[in-house]
Amino acid sequence: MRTRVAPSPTGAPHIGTAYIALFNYAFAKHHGGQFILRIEDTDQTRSTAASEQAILDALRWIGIPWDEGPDRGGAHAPYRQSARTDIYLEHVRKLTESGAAYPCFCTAARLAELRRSQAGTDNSGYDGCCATLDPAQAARRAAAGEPHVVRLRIPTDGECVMQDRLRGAIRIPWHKVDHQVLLKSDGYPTYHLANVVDDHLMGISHVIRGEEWLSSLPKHLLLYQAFQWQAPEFVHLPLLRNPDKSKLSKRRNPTSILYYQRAGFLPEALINYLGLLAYSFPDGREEFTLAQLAENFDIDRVSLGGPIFDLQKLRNFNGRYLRGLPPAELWHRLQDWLLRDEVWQQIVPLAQPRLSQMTDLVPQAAFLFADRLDYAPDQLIKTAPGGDAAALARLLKTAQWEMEKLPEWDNAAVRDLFNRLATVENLKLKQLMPPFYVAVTGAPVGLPAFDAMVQLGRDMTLRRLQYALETLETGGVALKGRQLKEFTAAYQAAYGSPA
RNA sequence: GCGCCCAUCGUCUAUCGGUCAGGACACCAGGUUUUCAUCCUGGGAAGAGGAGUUCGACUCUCCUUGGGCGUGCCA
Repeated sequence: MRTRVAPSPTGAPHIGTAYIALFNYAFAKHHGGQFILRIEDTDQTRSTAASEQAILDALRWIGIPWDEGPDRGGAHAPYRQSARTDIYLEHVRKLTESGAAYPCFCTAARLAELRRSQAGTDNSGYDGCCATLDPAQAARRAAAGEPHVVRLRIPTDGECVMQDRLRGAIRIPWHKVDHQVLLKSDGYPTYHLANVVDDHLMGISHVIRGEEWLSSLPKHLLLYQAFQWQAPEFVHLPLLRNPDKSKLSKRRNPTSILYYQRAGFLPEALINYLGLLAYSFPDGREEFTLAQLAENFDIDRVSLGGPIFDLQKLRNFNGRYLRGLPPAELWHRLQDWLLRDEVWQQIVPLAQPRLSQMTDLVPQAAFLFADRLDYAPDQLIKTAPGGDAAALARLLKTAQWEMEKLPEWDNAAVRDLFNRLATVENLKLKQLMPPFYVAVTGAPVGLPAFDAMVQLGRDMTLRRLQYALETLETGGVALKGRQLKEFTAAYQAAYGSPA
């Protein structure tokens, strides 16, 4: 048995990645198999090396080990898709030669127009315009360098019958399946192609992934068939949800593993809690280790209802683990977290100019060791530039989006960000910063703002801005629904798309 | 709009045709504790609705409703 987790290195390491990894690991290890980590960086515009590193670090921190991966190699290396383009090209060639796939020369403009014309109708997806091109002629155009993609040819009628381990047989009419792009015009494969090729080549026996992939399964099955490969078994796990039941997103919840690390959660508590969502032991046991989960794991006991990620219960479990530690061990954990020399060596120089007694140090630095800060809505609102609380909410949102886009998180980057923000918003830095200062430190005065954010780290800073937005909501200032939608458009016009 | 998936306390879940529908988080009450927290005890709290199958349905089937995902040269 071989399973894998295949995260895309775009943005912060997602808690959902850990959740999927956990079940893949538990299943593989229960059966004495291997668990593989593969990086799916086929989106050249969004993938970053920093994000890949963060994913590896986060998975390592949470304690789910992989047998093969980009950092340690393995019999099926490389484990980074951007290093496997030759393999995909070769496979795409086979598909076009057999007619299972075809070149498509449609422009982005035509596709956009097509989508517009389909709005509100029963139809969606590519209209098959290039599917009927003469293969020889199309091949000549492609060879001549005409920009094109390669699409998967879908049967025109009948239905696809697929098997999901947890749901049984699922039927989807073929005419509802899109002629998926397999090879982009930049020469990189899409997820669908790379994923199938790699899963086969890497000997993956069970594909355990999020439910969001269920509707693409027909395409994947068709690819296995076109290559004449034995398809693996598929297991679609329920998606983690926000309290409002929508797919877990950073809009309403912290989704970065780095946030949980910084906020003082223990990896074993996080794993335990994640395992509790969608899985239950036959004996009703709720506290368990990764090894115990793997030992007892029975994939057929996975439940299908989309579980709401409940921070309250996570906190409760984290508390149990924390309180159960021998004091000496707890002290080690606290040191691993933030109570170590190198952290204080950064903080002390920042606090020094503001000291009159040594007792001033810890209170001034306390915000660095907290999660949610306690301040009243008014404390924040009174710092709003021009006294406009609604505008302040938009400012906080803008800052969040801009922070997410930052390639580096250091003093210069943060300073540049706020200077840019001040310029675009036509504010003096002095007017702009006070509310951010309250949001980040919970007080109107203290350590320098940019240093405070750098010390706090990006994920916790982002979280603090979120808390500020929530505080504004309790103060009657909400940025959501239609207003948020309109503001998002305005933001994009002024700053470009969010990350 | 269309396709697919899902449906037990507020939340996470147990139950695989016969249970007073169990546990955990949260909440409420009481107790232990110099405070607080911990801890202990107790309490309220659920099978979305409607048909069917069956001696008997939370459990099987169908419909309705609700929720989710998908509908990208993103994964």
